[in-house]
Amino acid sequence: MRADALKNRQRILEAAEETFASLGLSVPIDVVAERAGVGVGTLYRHFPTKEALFEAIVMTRLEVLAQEARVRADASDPADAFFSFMRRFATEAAAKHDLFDAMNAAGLDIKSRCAEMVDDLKRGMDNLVDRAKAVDAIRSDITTDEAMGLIIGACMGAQQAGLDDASCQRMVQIVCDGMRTTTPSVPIPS
Amino acid sequence: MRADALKNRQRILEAAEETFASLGLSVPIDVVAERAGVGVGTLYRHFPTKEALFEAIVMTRLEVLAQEARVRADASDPADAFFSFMRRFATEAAAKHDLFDAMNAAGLDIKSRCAEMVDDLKRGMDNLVDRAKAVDAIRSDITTDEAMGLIIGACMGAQQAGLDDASCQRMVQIVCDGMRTTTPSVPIPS
DNA sequence: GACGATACGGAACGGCCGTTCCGTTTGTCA
DNA sequence: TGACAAACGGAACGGCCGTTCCGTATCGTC
Repeated sequence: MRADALKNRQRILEAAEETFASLGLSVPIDVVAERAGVGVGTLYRHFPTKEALFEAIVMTRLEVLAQEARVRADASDPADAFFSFMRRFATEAAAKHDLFDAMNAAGLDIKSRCAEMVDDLKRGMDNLVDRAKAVDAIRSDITTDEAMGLIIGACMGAQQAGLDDASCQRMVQIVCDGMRTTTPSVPIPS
Repeated sequence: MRADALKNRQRILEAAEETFASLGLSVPIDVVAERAGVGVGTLYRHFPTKEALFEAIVMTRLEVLAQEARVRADASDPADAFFSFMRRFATEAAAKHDLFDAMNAAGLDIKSRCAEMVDDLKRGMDNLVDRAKAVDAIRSDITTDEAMGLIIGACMGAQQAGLDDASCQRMVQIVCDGMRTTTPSVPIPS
Protein backbone atom coordinates (compact mmCIF):
# COMPACT_ATOMS: atom_id res chain seq x y z
CA MET A 1 0.00 0.00 0.00
CA ARG A 2 1.36 3.31 -1.06
CA ALA A 3 2.16 5.91 1.58
CA ASP A 4 -0.23 8.59 0.28
CA ALA A 5 -3.00 6.03 -0.01
CA LEU A 6 -2.62 5.08 3.62
CA LYS A 7 -2.58 8.69 4.70
CA ASN A 8 -5.71 9.47 2.72
CA ARG A 9 -7.52 6.46 4.08
CA GLN A 10 -6.82 7.72 7.55
CA ARG A 11 -7.92 11.25 6.74
CA ILE A 12 -11.13 9.94 5.24
CA LEU A 13 -11.92 7.88 8.32
CA GLU A 14 -11.31 10.85 10.59
CA ALA A 15 -13.36 13.22 8.49
CA ALA A 16 -16.17 10.66 8.19
CA GLU A 17 -16.18 10.02 11.91
CA GLU A 18 -16.56 13.69 12.68
CA THR A 19 -19.00 14.40 9.88
CA PHE A 20 -21.33 11.47 10.49
CA ALA A 21 -21.33 12.15 14.20
CA SER A 22 -22.31 15.76 13.87
CA LEU A 23 -24.51 15.70 10.80
CA GLY A 24 -25.88 12.16 10.75
CA LEU A 25 -25.29 9.73 7.98
CA SER A 26 -27.54 11.53 5.57
CA VAL A 27 -24.80 14.00 4.68
CA PRO A 28 -23.76 13.99 1.04
CA ILE A 29 -20.62 11.98 0.53
CA ASP A 30 -19.03 14.99 -1.11
CA VAL A 31 -18.98 16.75 2.22
CA VAL A 32 -16.96 13.98 3.79
CA ALA A 33 -14.58 14.01 0.86
CA GLU A 34 -14.17 17.75 1.04
CA ARG A 35 -13.53 17.72 4.77
CA ALA A 36 -10.95 15.03 4.23
CA GLY A 37 -9.32 17.19 1.56
CA VAL A 38 -9.81 14.45 -0.98
CA GLY A 39 -11.76 13.88 -4.20
CA VAL A 40 -14.84 11.66 -4.21
CA GLY A 41 -13.08 9.24 -6.49
CA THR A 42 -10.42 8.67 -3.88
CA LEU A 43 -12.99 8.15 -1.20
CA TYR A 44 -14.74 5.53 -3.30
CA ARG A 45 -11.55 3.66 -3.99
CA HIS A 46 -11.03 3.18 -0.28
CA PHE A 47 -14.66 2.48 0.55
CA PRO A 48 -16.69 0.97 -2.27
CA THR A 49 -19.93 2.42 -1.01
CA LYS A 50 -21.22 5.06 1.33
CA GLU A 51 -22.65 2.36 3.52
CA ALA A 52 -19.28 0.64 3.73
CA LEU A 53 -17.73 3.82 5.07
CA PHE A 54 -20.57 4.27 7.46
CA GLU A 55 -20.15 0.71 8.68
CA ALA A 56 -16.47 1.17 9.26
CA ILE A 57 -17.17 4.15 11.46
CA VAL A 58 -20.12 2.88 13.40
CA MET A 59 -18.75 -0.58 13.91
CA THR A 60 -15.92 0.80 16.00
CA ARG A 61 -18.41 2.81 18.01
CA LEU A 62 -20.55 -0.25 18.65
CA GLU A 63 -17.51 -2.28 19.45
CA VAL A 64 -16.44 0.23 22.09
CA LEU A 65 -19.83 -0.10 23.74
CA ALA A 66 -19.81 -3.89 23.55
CA GLN A 67 -16.42 -3.78 25.17
CA GLU A 68 -17.71 -1.49 27.91
CA ALA A 69 -20.45 -4.01 28.62
CA ARG A 70 -17.94 -6.85 28.73
CA VAL A 71 -15.69 -4.98 31.13
CA ARG A 72 -18.55 -4.67 33.57
CA ALA A 73 -19.66 -8.27 33.18
CA ASP A 74 -18.26 -9.48 36.47
CA ALA A 75 -18.47 -6.29 38.49
CA SER A 76 -19.08 -6.84 42.14
CA ASP A 77 -21.88 -4.27 42.16
CA PRO A 78 -24.36 -5.22 39.40
CA ALA A 79 -26.49 -2.15 40.00
CA ASP A 80 -23.59 0.19 39.53
CA ALA A 81 -22.39 -1.83 36.57
CA PHE A 82 -25.73 -1.46 34.86
CA PHE A 83 -26.26 2.21 35.54
CA SER A 84 -22.74 3.25 34.77
CA PHE A 85 -23.03 1.42 31.49
CA MET A 86 -26.26 3.23 30.74
CA ARG A 87 -24.58 6.55 31.34
CA ARG A 88 -21.66 5.50 29.20
CA PHE A 89 -24.06 4.52 26.46
CA ALA A 90 -25.75 7.87 26.71
CA THR A 91 -22.47 9.74 26.53
CA GLU A 92 -21.55 7.83 23.43
CA ALA A 93 -24.91 8.47 21.86
CA ALA A 94 -25.34 12.05 23.02
CA ALA A 95 -23.71 14.05 20.27
CA LYS A 96 -23.67 11.35 17.65
CA HIS A 97 -26.51 11.24 15.22
CA ASP A 98 -24.97 8.30 13.47
CA LEU A 99 -25.43 5.93 16.36
CA PHE A 100 -29.16 6.49 16.27
CA ASP A 101 -29.17 6.00 12.58
CA ALA A 102 -27.19 2.83 13.02
CA MET A 103 -29.65 1.39 15.47
CA ASN A 104 -32.42 2.51 13.24
CA ALA A 105 -30.95 0.75 10.27
CA ALA A 106 -30.32 -2.29 12.41
CA GLY A 107 -34.03 -2.50 13.07
CA LEU A 108 -35.04 -2.55 9.46
CA ASP A 109 -32.56 -3.88 6.95
CA ILE A 110 -30.21 -5.96 9.04
CA LYS A 111 -26.88 -5.35 7.40
CA SER A 112 -24.05 -7.84 7.46
CA ARG A 113 -21.48 -7.36 10.18
CA CYS A 114 -23.23 -4.38 11.70
CA ALA A 115 -26.04 -6.63 12.84
CA GLU A 116 -23.56 -9.04 14.39
CA MET A 117 -21.96 -6.21 16.32
CA VAL A 118 -25.34 -5.03 17.54
CA ASP A 119 -26.10 -8.56 18.67
CA ASP A 120 -22.80 -8.71 20.46
CA LEU A 121 -23.61 -5.47 22.24
CA LYS A 122 -27.04 -6.80 23.14
CA ARG A 123 -25.57 -9.94 24.63
CA GLY A 124 -23.33 -7.84 26.83
CA MET A 125 -26.25 -5.73 27.92
CA ASP A 126 -28.38 -8.79 28.55
CA ASN A 127 -25.89 -9.89 31.13
CA LEU A 128 -25.83 -6.50 32.84
CA VAL A 129 -29.60 -6.38 32.86
CA ASP A 130 -29.96 -9.88 34.27
CA ARG A 131 -27.48 -9.27 37.04
CA ALA A 132 -29.06 -5.96 37.94
CA LYS A 133 -32.43 -7.67 38.13
CA ALA A 134 -31.00 -10.41 40.30
CA VAL A 135 -30.10 -7.91 43.00
CA ASP A 136 -33.38 -6.01 42.61
CA ALA A 137 -31.61 -2.91 41.34
CA ILE A 138 -34.02 -2.53 38.47
CA ARG A 139 -37.54 -3.61 37.69
CA SER A 140 -37.88 -7.22 36.69
CA ASP A 141 -40.11 -6.47 33.74
CA ILE A 142 -37.58 -4.47 31.74
CA THR A 143 -36.01 -6.04 28.70
CA THR A 144 -32.62 -5.20 27.27
CA ASP A 145 -34.24 -3.85 24.14
CA GLU A 146 -36.40 -1.55 26.19
CA ALA A 147 -33.47 -0.29 28.22
CA MET A 148 -31.56 0.41 25.04
CA GLY A 149 -34.55 2.08 23.47
CA LEU A 150 -35.06 4.29 26.50
CA ILE A 151 -31.49 5.51 26.60
CA ILE A 152 -31.27 6.12 22.90
CA GLY A 153 -34.72 7.66 22.94
CA ALA A 154 -33.79 10.08 25.69
CA CYS A 155 -30.75 11.22 23.75
CA MET A 156 -32.70 11.54 20.55
CA GLY A 157 -35.43 13.44 22.31
CA ALA A 158 -32.92 15.83 23.80
CA GLN A 159 -31.25 16.38 20.49
CA GLN A 160 -34.49 16.94 18.64
CA ALA A 161 -35.75 19.45 21.12
CA GLY A 162 -32.44 21.25 20.78
CA LEU A 163 -31.62 20.78 24.44
CA ASP A 164 -28.14 21.11 25.84
CA ASP A 165 -25.92 18.47 27.39
CA ALA A 166 -27.09 19.22 30.90
CA SER A 167 -30.69 18.58 29.91
CA CYS A 168 -29.70 15.40 28.15
CA GLN A 169 -27.91 14.12 31.21
CA ARG A 170 -30.86 14.97 33.40
CA MET A 171 -33.13 13.10 31.04
CA VAL A 172 -30.91 10.05 31.10
CA GLN A 173 -30.89 10.25 34.87
CA ILE A 174 -34.68 10.34 34.89
CA VAL A 175 -34.86 7.30 32.68
CA CYS A 176 -32.40 5.45 34.89
CA ASP A 177 -34.38 6.34 37.98
CA GLY A 178 -37.51 5.10 36.29
CA MET A 179 -35.86 1.76 35.79
CA ARG A 180 -34.95 1.49 39.45
CA THR A 181 -37.13 -0.31 41.88
CA THR A 182 -36.55 2.35 44.50
CA THR A 183 -36.46 6.11 44.39
CA PRO A 184 -33.00 7.65 44.31
CA SER A 185 -32.11 9.16 47.63
CA VAL A 186 -30.15 12.07 46.23
CA PRO A 187 -31.68 14.77 44.07
CA ILE A 188 -30.38 15.08 40.55
CA PRO A 189 -27.66 17.69 40.18
CA SER A 190 -28.67 20.26 37.63
CA MET B 1 -65.82 24.64 -5.32
CA ARG B 2 -66.75 21.80 -7.59
CA ALA B 3 -68.08 18.59 -6.11
CA ASP B 4 -65.31 16.32 -7.40
CA ALA B 5 -62.67 18.75 -6.24
CA LEU B 6 -64.06 18.66 -2.73
CA LYS B 7 -64.20 14.88 -2.76
CA ASN B 8 -60.62 14.63 -3.95
CA ARG B 9 -59.37 17.07 -1.38
CA GLN B 10 -60.90 14.89 1.29
CA ARG B 11 -59.45 11.71 -0.14
CA ILE B 12 -56.01 13.29 -0.32
CA LEU B 13 -56.16 14.39 3.30
CA GLU B 14 -57.20 10.93 4.42
CA ALA B 15 -54.55 9.18 2.37
CA ALA B 16 -51.90 11.63 3.54
CA GLU B 17 -52.87 11.20 7.16
CA GLU B 18 -52.53 7.46 6.96
CA THR B 19 -49.42 7.49 4.82
CA PHE B 20 -47.47 10.07 6.81
CA ALA B 21 -48.40 8.39 10.06
CA SER B 22 -47.20 4.97 9.01
CA LEU B 23 -44.27 5.83 6.75
CA GLY B 24 -43.12 9.19 8.05
CA LEU B 25 -43.07 12.33 6.01
CA SER B 26 -40.20 11.20 3.85
CA VAL B 27 -42.50 9.15 1.63
CA PRO B 28 -42.53 10.24 -1.99
CA ILE B 29 -45.52 12.39 -2.73
CA ASP B 30 -46.49 10.00 -5.50
CA VAL B 31 -47.33 7.37 -2.92
CA VAL B 32 -49.80 9.66 -1.24
CA ALA B 33 -51.34 10.52 -4.59
CA GLU B 34 -51.62 6.89 -5.56
CA ARG B 35 -53.20 5.89 -2.28
CA ALA B 36 -55.68 8.69 -2.71
CA GLY B 37 -56.47 7.43 -6.19
CA VAL B 38 -55.44 10.76 -7.66
CA GLY B 39 -52.76 12.14 -9.97
CA VAL B 40 -49.89 14.17 -8.55
CA GLY B 41 -51.11 17.20 -10.46
CA THR B 42 -54.38 17.08 -8.58
CA LEU B 43 -52.61 16.78 -5.28
CA TYR B 44 -50.49 19.81 -6.03
CA ARG B 45 -53.48 21.92 -7.00
CA HIS B 46 -54.99 21.34 -3.56
CA PHE B 47 -51.75 21.67 -1.64
CA PRO B 48 -49.12 23.85 -3.30
CA THR B 49 -46.25 22.01 -1.69
CA LYS B 50 -45.49 18.78 0.08
CA GLU B 51 -44.82 20.71 3.21
CA ALA B 52 -48.20 22.38 3.02
CA LEU B 53 -49.90 19.00 2.95
CA PHE B 54 -47.74 17.84 5.80
CA GLU B 55 -48.62 20.92 7.79
CA ALA B 56 -52.32 20.41 7.24
CA ILE B 57 -52.06 16.90 8.63
CA VAL B 58 -49.73 17.47 11.53
CA MET B 59 -51.33 20.72 12.61
CA THR B 60 -54.52 18.91 13.49
CA ARG B 61 -52.54 16.35 15.43
CA LEU B 62 -50.73 19.04 17.38
CA GLU B 63 -53.95 20.89 17.92
CA VAL B 64 -55.56 17.81 19.43
CA LEU B 65 -52.71 17.57 21.91
CA ALA B 66 -52.80 21.27 22.74
CA GLN B 67 -56.52 20.85 23.38
CA GLU B 68 -55.87 17.87 25.64
CA ALA B 69 -53.48 20.01 27.64
CA ARG B 70 -56.04 22.81 27.88
CA VAL B 71 -58.76 20.45 29.05
CA ARG B 72 -56.59 19.41 31.98
CA ALA B 73 -55.53 22.94 32.84
CA ASP B 74 -57.80 23.27 35.86
CA ALA B 75 -57.97 19.66 36.93
CA SER B 76 -58.31 19.18 40.66
CA ASP B 77 -55.51 16.61 40.67
CA PRO B 78 -52.45 18.17 38.98
CA ALA B 79 -50.43 14.98 39.23
CA ASP B 80 -53.05 12.95 37.47
CA ALA B 81 -53.53 15.72 34.95
CA PHE B 82 -49.86 15.70 34.10
CA PHE B 83 -49.39 11.97 33.88
CA SER B 84 -52.57 11.30 32.01
CA PHE B 85 -51.52 13.93 29.52
CA MET B 86 -48.14 12.26 29.14
CA ARG B 87 -49.82 8.96 28.39
CA ARG B 88 -52.12 10.66 25.96
CA PHE B 89 -49.15 12.24 24.26
CA ALA B 90 -47.47 8.87 24.01
CA THR B 91 -50.54 7.26 22.52
CA GLU B 92 -50.73 9.94 19.92
CA ALA B 93 -47.04 9.63 19.12
CA ALA B 94 -46.79 5.86 19.32
CA ALA B 95 -47.59 4.76 15.80
CA LYS B 96 -47.05 8.08 14.09
CA HIS B 97 -43.71 8.76 12.58
CA ASP B 98 -44.88 12.11 11.38
CA LEU B 99 -45.25 13.56 14.85
CA PHE B 100 -41.58 12.93 15.54
CA ASP B 101 -40.68 14.44 12.26
CA ALA B 102 -42.84 17.43 13.05
CA MET B 103 -41.13 18.06 16.35
CA ASN B 104 -37.84 17.50 14.69
CA ALA B 105 -38.55 20.07 12.03
CA ALA B 106 -39.83 22.44 14.69
CA GLY B 107 -36.45 22.32 16.35
CA LEU B 108 -34.46 23.31 13.31
CA ASP B 109 -36.23 25.35 10.68
CA ILE B 110 -39.10 26.89 12.55
CA LYS B 111 -41.86 26.85 10.00
CA SER B 112 -44.75 29.26 9.95
CA ARG B 113 -47.92 28.14 11.63
CA CYS B 114 -46.55 24.81 12.73
CA ALA B 115 -44.19 26.55 15.11
CA GLU B 116 -47.06 28.53 16.56
CA MET B 117 -49.00 25.36 17.20
CA VAL B 118 -46.01 23.77 18.87
CA ASP B 119 -45.68 26.85 21.05
CA ASP B 120 -49.33 26.61 21.93
CA LEU B 121 -48.86 23.00 22.92
CA LYS B 122 -45.83 23.91 24.97
CA ARG B 123 -47.73 26.61 26.82
CA GLY B 124 -50.39 24.06 27.74
CA MET B 125 -47.76 21.64 28.93
CA ASP B 126 -45.97 24.36 30.87
CA ASN B 127 -49.06 24.82 32.94
CA LEU B 128 -49.43 21.09 33.61
CA VAL B 129 -45.78 20.84 34.54
CA ASP B 130 -45.92 23.83 36.86
CA ARG B 131 -48.98 22.59 38.65
CA ALA B 132 -47.56 19.09 39.01
CA LYS B 133 -44.42 20.58 40.49
CA ALA B 134 -46.46 22.70 42.87
CA VAL B 135 -47.91 19.60 44.51
CA ASP B 136 -44.58 17.77 44.44
CA ALA B 137 -45.84 15.18 42.00
CA ILE B 138 -42.76 15.49 39.83
CA ARG B 139 -39.21 16.63 40.27
CA SER B 140 -38.77 20.34 40.38
CA ASP B 141 -35.85 20.34 37.99
CA ILE B 142 -37.71 19.02 34.98
CA THR B 143 -38.53 21.40 32.18
CA THR B 144 -41.41 21.10 29.78
CA ASP B 145 -39.02 20.56 26.91
CA GLU B 146 -37.37 17.72 28.72
CA ALA B 147 -40.67 16.07 29.55
CA MET B 148 -41.69 16.32 25.93
CA GLY B 149 -38.34 15.03 24.77
CA LEU B 150 -38.53 12.09 27.12
CA ILE B 151 -41.96 10.99 26.00
CA ILE B 152 -41.24 11.39 22.33
CA GLY B 153 -37.86 9.79 22.83
CA ALA B 154 -39.37 6.77 24.50
CA CYS B 155 -41.78 6.29 21.63
CA MET B 156 -39.07 6.75 19.06
CA GLY B 157 -36.80 4.36 20.87
CA ALA B 158 -39.53 1.75 21.00
CA GLN B 159 -40.26 2.16 17.35
CA GLN B 160 -36.63 1.99 16.32
CA ALA B 161 -35.97 -1.13 18.26
CA GLY B 162 -39.03 -2.65 16.62
CA LEU B 163 -40.76 -3.13 19.94
CA ASP B 164 -44.48 -3.69 20.29
CA ASP B 165 -47.10 -1.50 21.88
CA ALA B 166 -46.82 -3.20 25.24
CA SER B 167 -43.12 -2.43 25.40
CA CYS B 168 -43.74 1.12 24.36
CA GLN B 169 -46.29 1.61 27.10
CA ARG B 170 -43.95 0.10 29.65
CA MET B 171 -41.23 2.45 28.52
CA VAL B 172 -43.51 5.44 28.83
CA GLN B 173 -44.45 4.24 32.28
CA ILE B 174 -40.80 4.02 33.23
CA VAL B 175 -40.18 7.53 32.01
CA CYS B 176 -43.18 8.81 33.95
CA ASP B 177 -41.99 7.06 37.10
CA GLY B 178 -38.59 8.59 36.64
CA MET B 179 -40.18 12.01 36.64
CA ARG B 180 -41.98 11.33 39.90
CA THR B 181 -40.53 12.36 43.17
CA THR B 182 -41.68 9.16 44.80
CA THR B 183 -41.60 5.56 43.68
CA PRO B 184 -44.86 4.23 42.28
CA SER B 185 -46.63 1.99 44.76
CA VAL B 186 -48.10 -0.33 42.18
CA PRO B 187 -46.00 -2.51 39.91
CA ILE B 188 -46.29 -1.82 36.21
CA PRO B 189 -48.78 -4.08 34.46
CA SER B 190 -47.07 -5.98 31.69
C1' DG C 1 -77.20 19.30 -25.16
C1' DA C 2 -73.77 22.68 -25.57
C1' DC C 3 -70.41 25.72 -23.81
C1' DG C 4 -67.16 27.76 -20.62
C1' DA C 5 -64.85 27.21 -16.54
C1' DT C 6 -62.84 24.25 -13.48
C1' DA C 7 -60.31 20.26 -12.33
C1' DC C 8 -57.85 16.09 -13.67
C1' DG C 9 -53.78 12.96 -14.90
C1' DG C 10 -49.37 12.01 -15.64
C1' DA C 11 -45.43 12.96 -18.64
C1' DA C 12 -41.62 15.99 -18.34
C1' DC C 13 -38.31 19.08 -15.87
C1' DG C 14 -34.67 20.10 -12.61
C1' DG C 15 -31.92 19.55 -8.63
C1' DC C 16 -29.73 16.50 -5.46
C1' DC C 17 -26.75 12.77 -4.46
C1' DG C 18 -24.56 8.19 -4.83
C1' DT C 19 -21.52 6.17 -7.94
C1' DT C 20 -18.47 5.54 -12.08
C1' DC C 21 -14.90 6.71 -15.35
C1' DC C 22 -10.88 8.34 -17.15
C1' DG C 23 -7.15 11.66 -18.02
C1' DT C 24 -3.56 13.29 -14.90
C1' DT C 25 -0.43 13.05 -11.05
C1' DT C 26 2.52 10.83 -7.75
C1' DG C 27 5.09 7.36 -5.29
C1' DT C 28 8.29 3.54 -5.72
C1' DC C 29 11.90 0.82 -7.34
C1' DA C 30 15.65 -0.28 -10.34
C1' DT D 1 16.40 9.55 -13.15
C1' DG D 2 13.20 7.15 -15.84
C1' DA D 3 9.34 4.23 -16.21
C1' DC D 4 5.36 1.96 -14.64
C1' DA D 5 1.96 0.81 -11.49
C1' DA D 6 -0.88 2.78 -8.18
C1' DA D 7 -3.61 6.46 -6.69
C1' DC D 8 -5.76 10.91 -7.41
C1' DG D 9 -9.49 14.44 -8.66
C1' DG D 10 -13.56 15.81 -10.24
C1' DA D 11 -16.58 15.96 -14.32
C1' DA D 12 -20.24 13.17 -15.87
C1' DC D 13 -23.96 9.63 -15.35
C1' DG D 14 -28.26 7.83 -13.56
C1' DG D 15 -31.96 7.34 -10.43
C1' DC D 16 -35.03 9.44 -7.19
C1' DC D 17 -38.29 12.84 -6.00
C1' DG D 18 -40.51 17.42 -5.61
C1' DT D 19 -42.73 20.34 -8.72
C1' DT D 20 -44.65 22.20 -13.14
C1' DC D 21 -47.22 22.16 -17.39
C1' DC D 22 -50.58 21.28 -20.58
C1' DG D 23 -53.75 18.47 -23.28
C1' DT D 24 -57.94 16.14 -21.81
C1' DA D 25 -62.05 15.13 -19.08
C1' DT D 26 -65.73 16.63 -16.12
C1' DC D 27 -68.97 19.68 -13.77
C1' DG D 28 -72.41 23.11 -13.66
C1' DT D 29 -75.24 26.25 -16.01
C1' DC D 30 -78.38 28.12 -19.74
